[in-house]
Amino acid sequence: MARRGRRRGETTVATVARLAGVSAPTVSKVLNGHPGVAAETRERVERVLREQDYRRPDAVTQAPMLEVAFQALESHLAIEIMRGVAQVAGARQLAVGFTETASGPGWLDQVLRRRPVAVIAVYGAAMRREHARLAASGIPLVALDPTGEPVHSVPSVGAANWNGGLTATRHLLELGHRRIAMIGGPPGFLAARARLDGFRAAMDAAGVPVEAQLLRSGTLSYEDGLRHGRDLLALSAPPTAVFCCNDLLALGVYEAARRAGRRVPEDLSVVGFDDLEFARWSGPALTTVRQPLAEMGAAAAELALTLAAGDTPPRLRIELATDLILRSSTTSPPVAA
Amino acid sequence: MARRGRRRGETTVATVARLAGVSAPTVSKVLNGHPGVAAETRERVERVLREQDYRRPDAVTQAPMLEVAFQALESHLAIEIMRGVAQVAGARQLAVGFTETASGPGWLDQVLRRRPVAVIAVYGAAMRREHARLAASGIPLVALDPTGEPVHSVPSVGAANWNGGLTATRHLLELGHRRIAMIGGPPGFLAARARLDGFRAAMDAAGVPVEAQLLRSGTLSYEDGLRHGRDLLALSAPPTAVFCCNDLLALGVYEAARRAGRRVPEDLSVVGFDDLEFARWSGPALTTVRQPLAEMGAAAAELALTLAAGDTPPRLRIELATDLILRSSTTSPPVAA
DNA sequence: CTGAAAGCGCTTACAG
DNA sequence: CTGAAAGCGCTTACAG
Repeated sequence: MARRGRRRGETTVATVARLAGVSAPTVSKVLNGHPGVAAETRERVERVLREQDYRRPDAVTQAPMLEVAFQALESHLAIEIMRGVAQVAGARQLAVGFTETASGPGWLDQVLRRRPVAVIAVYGAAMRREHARLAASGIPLVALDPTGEPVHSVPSVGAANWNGGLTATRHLLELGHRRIAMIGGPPGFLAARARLDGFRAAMDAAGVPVEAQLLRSGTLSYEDGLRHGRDLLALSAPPTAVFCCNDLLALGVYEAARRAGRRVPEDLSVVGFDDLEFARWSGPALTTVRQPLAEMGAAAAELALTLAAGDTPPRLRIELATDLILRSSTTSPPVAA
Repeated sequence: MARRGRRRGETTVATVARLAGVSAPTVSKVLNGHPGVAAETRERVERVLREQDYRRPDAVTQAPMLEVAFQALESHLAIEIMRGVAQVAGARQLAVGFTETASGPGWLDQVLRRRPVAVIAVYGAAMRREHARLAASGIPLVALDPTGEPVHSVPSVGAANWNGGLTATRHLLELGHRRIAMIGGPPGFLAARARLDGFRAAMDAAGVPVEAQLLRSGTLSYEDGLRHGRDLLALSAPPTAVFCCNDLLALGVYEAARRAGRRVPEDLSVVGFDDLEFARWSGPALTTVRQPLAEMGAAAAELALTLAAGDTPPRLRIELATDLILRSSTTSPPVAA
């Protein structure tokens, strides 16, 4: 009988080898991502493995899992993304595991040992090399990049950042603002760049010039929001509105306004980006561009599972819409301006 | 070579057989609980298995994991707790999996199939029955109960809620407040009850009577903070300070004060509980009782792993200290009061 | 790149 | 109750 609890009729390496017209060792190599198998042969074997729904004998007891890799858990976005992933995974009886990639270079070895059906990397956490190693093990990788850095050839999920920047800025323009500042993110983050470009596009379309001194950038933190907010309000001709690249920056600007004795929104309108939960609890409630993080997590999970099942998804890049959420931090500019 | 990734020096059935002075098939029977082995032989084999720390080959490939069960991921506490758990788990090369128990009664079956080394249940998520099933599978359970409901006989980690309530209230009394309101949590949550008792103890010790109309309770939500805050401020003799059972309630009180045209802290001092990240980003920055959630997660993980290793922990209930974090939402009461 | 041969760890069926 | 023998599923080392 079988070595372990292999059940009646389950596919073995020998069966797969016979059906694929190769030997058992070749199947073994494909299974373990070892080199020395012709691409064509590998494909044929992989197809049979899928068709026969081959499982390793030890995989029978191990519940299938989906792995989510975060760069660091400090992210305020993490919990909402996890919620979306957990929802899709739960519906399919799938466990969810997670890893911090910042914990060291060994994270991938651990993930590989766990043999997840797929890996979702948040924040461009997984780079080219990781992708290659996962691919070698037949584990699909999906990038979820709320802060950008899409890696080509890796399926990914993101948000409509450019549109969000455009919509937020149009909203301020429609309220009558002309002196609009933007606090952007680090230049390396493509998503931040897209939001900035959306801002510029709206300003250009309205024929409103962008003053260099009203354009700032830094890390996406409360502290930088406070710093830039203070500097902007200290200008001889301060802005009447600020569009911030994320909600944390916006809260920093709130504090800068408070310290400078300016009221939000009467003296200064503020728009954020993300719509984290605390945005609606801030005082005043923050008008912001909602990034549907839970939906993004769910979409990434769906995409990952489609790939894990060996199916070809309709598209390899999914971009979800952003929405402007109107709350109480924006109004028309003071008449004096 | 080895069938799978068995590493050099790892104990095999053959080694155990030799050391126990029996044959491999006998060891196999012991491992799988099959009949037909003399009690004495079985014991000898089991001792060697333990001494040699024998692992099945598939247990080697399956990375050991620690499971965290949340009632729901909506919790703002979740991410900080996870961070603490992940830190301890990461240091020991352990994977972390997580489940939402609110997703349905089947969550335990899934967890059992995954065979975690231990389960940490947050929020009293795991009840008596779950505990019994886990115990039957030899999987230790640790309860992490920031909102209370400790289940006796289940090892648990919590925070010094009573002390936190006492310290927060003393702080307000020392500032000169006498008309101090408290917005408590649901009566079922023992942690909320402990905070309320700490409040009462401080008031009693100071000889300050607690007015019934200044004592409120509800869900631990922004909305209830707003509602109770509005009602309190509408009293003919409103309080000069409010101690809130969590940070969300405090933010609701902020909004109520804003709407009533009262300033925090000049007209109304506010103290929260939890010290979630956004507490320091709120306007004004919130004075609150810090619950060390990451440390609680870490302590729960340590406790769980100690139990998983078969060791007896020094104590089965760990209570971590709370700290009053002074920020900008409290000051002396207005002179008129 | 491929597979026949050897071998590993474990289990089963069965003889004693 | 015990273990020699056979066998299973998989992997490795190596010859072609």
